[in-house]
Amino acid sequence: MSHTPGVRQARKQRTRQALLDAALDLLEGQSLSSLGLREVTRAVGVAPTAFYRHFRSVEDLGVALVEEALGSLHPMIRTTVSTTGDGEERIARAIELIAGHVDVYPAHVRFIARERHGGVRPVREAIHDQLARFTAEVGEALAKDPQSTDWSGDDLLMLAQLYVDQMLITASLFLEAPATDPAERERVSRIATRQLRLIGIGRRHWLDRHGPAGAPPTP
Amino acid sequence: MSHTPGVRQARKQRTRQALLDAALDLLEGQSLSSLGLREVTRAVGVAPTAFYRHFRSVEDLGVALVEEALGSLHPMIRTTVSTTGDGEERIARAIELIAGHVDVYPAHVRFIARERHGGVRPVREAIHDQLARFTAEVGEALAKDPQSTDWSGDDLLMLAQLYVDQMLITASLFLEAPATDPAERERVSRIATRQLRLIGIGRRHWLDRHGPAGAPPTP
DNA sequence: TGTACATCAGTGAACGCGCGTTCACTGATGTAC
DNA sequence: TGTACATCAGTGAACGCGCGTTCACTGATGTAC
Repeated sequence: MSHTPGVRQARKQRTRQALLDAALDLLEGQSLSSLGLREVTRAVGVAPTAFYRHFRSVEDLGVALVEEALGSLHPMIRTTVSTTGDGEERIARAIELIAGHVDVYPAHVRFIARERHGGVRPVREAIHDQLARFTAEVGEALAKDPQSTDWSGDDLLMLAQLYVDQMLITASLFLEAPATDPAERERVSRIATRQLRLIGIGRRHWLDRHGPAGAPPTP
Repeated sequence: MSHTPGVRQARKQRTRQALLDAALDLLEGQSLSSLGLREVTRAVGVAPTAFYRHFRSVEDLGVALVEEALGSLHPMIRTTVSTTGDGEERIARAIELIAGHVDVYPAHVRFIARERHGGVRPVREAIHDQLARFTAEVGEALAKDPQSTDWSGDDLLMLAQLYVDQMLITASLFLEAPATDPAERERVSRIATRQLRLIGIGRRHWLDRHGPAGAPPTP
């Protein structure tokens, strides 16, 4: 075992991950701006000073959590987008994906929803930047859809933003619906489904009376 | 002056309001869950113990702030709704109302956006309850619109929810756009306008191929 | 393979500080007569 | 109007506690030869 390289580095990674996990756990009941360094190290079982071997501050840990949380959201958004068009089955599949993601990563979803408008600027900005990237990606995906012929880039981006925000709203509604209450889950699903349906209808008729730039209709 | 009744009570009200104002101010840079009682009383210039004459805890003050903040949102929502239908001028007027409200009550808007998913449960619940009330009101207002003939109550509520969420999203985008950057303000306005336009189009065509219950289209 | 030295993740004591809460108090306002 | 007593918003001292950060340290892991 003495000549396995990276034993020390692997241990360090494990402690770092334990700190991130413990923090995410503790954040179920509070905001990042009130999370204490000692609280986190206590939960992990290391000395408070060990924290500084991994992060400069709790704020810094928060930024790392953004990468982790949105890293897990990333594949879901990709799948949801390649699925979300119109058509009932595509909408149903998108809602299922969101509900499933919330079940698997509830703490990540809660963290993003809470800190998106939270009290710690660098974290807010990291989330904002990542969401802007997602929105751009969704816009590109939408551009490939035959339905988007003649749509301007601006209009595609505003639609992408509508979809991304709608996805986050739906995710946080699922988060509030306890896993023990399938009726409430069903209610959230039904509302979200119809909202996506309405947006899809608006999308289908977007160019009916407008030019490609989305100019106002001539009444 | 000795027989003016309620001098004591008026003074008490003034201190209470000063505590609320100071708290709202301090919350620009942090979340409620990290706001300290001493911090608030220091900002007002009273002894820490004076706090207890008005609130049981900071959490309790937070709930009072929800009433105040959504009290100021209430008239705006009413006006926005009675304005929001379709038609370009109605959309433009709604966006102007939102932008104006953010200019007049930035701290209230920030507080609601931040604590809606924040770390203090009773505050989250108070916001949730108030927003549910607003949504119901918007639904009732929509029901009176001739465009809503044959719409089910469920569908009206889901549309109302879409409008309320959209309003909050737009408000928080205006909040992030500094008053010193009219170009950014304009960009936010343009996106929000087109999103409302798209939703309006979806609304207009909602019943085209559905029954009143919003059943899926028969392809 | 064995030895000598370097690295560095995690330790534990110590610090000064601001926190929330308690308590008995003060003195202006309110009330009863 | 004047007097005596009650109310109660705000005070200030005191408390025990957990916080973030510093520092010199330890001992397992890594590296050079």
